[in-house]
Amino acid sequence: MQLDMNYSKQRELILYEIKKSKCHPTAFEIYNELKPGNPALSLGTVYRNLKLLSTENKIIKLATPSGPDRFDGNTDEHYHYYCISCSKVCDADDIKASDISKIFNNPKQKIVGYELNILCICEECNKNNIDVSNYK
Amino acid sequence: MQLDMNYSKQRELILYEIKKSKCHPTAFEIYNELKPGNPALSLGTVYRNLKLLSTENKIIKLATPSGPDRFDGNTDEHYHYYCISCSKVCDADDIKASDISKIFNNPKQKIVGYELNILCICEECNKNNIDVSNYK
DNA sequence: TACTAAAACAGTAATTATTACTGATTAAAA
DNA sequence: TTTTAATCAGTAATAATTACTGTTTTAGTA
Repeated sequence: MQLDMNYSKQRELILYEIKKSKCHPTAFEIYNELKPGNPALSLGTVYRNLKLLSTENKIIKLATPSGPDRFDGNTDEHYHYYCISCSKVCDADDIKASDISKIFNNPKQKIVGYELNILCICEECNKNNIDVSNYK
Repeated sequence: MQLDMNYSKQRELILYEIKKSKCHPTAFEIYNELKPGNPALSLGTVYRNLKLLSTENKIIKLATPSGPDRFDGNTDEHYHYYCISCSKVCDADDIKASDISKIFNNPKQKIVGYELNILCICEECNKNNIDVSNYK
């Protein structure tokens, strides 16, 4: 895997782990996933690299309604379903950036992208008949 | 102002402050605003009431790409401009919820709302010719 | 390949944001 | 009123993240 930035074993491992994952992991989840195979790995290294990798646009840091930051290895602009019951984050592959941008008419600001979280009750939580009267 | 929930002087003050504000303040900003006129007010009280008020849908907690949680006294569904340079949050009064919902075709999830942050360079930062090559 | 400088590392300390706890006060209900 | 429940201020604790330090690794160069 090309880094296009200074190389380190840890950086490569972390990037690979995020790219592989489909569940938008937190820093701590990435650390826990890699630690068994890399006992010397430190949590600070994970945080430092996540910050560097997202500054370099190799990964995306996601804003979610609650909980710690999450990271996404898919840097194509795309959006997310966020379950307000279990906090699970899923890709919204059915919406395109062009769908979003066409609803705008020349704002004064210079737009660089969109972050869209579609708040939902996921299929699983819906099956379990979660009471969400206090959420919405 | 009607609370529709247990009353306390502090709760009323905090709700009023958020409703009045247009800049989506953080807990600490609200605390600093109210403290001079209410020297006994405690930061924990601000946090506790913000949580209660948003659970009761009297205010909205905003997910922003970085920094502490922000709060919005406008509970009508609406969206936000987020300046990636100065982190300022502004209302996007030019987009309606119906504009967003019409781009979907029957997802499996039960949708309860949308959170849209329009990442931008705000007018002011744009004037100042901020270098954003590292953001996007 | 060896030498040097810069970058990154692990481990730990510090900081920031938020929540929980405790005994005193205030609001609501009987 | 009296009693009960909720809220408060103040403080302690926790969670998430960043900064610091001395050591190791990487990158550039001779």
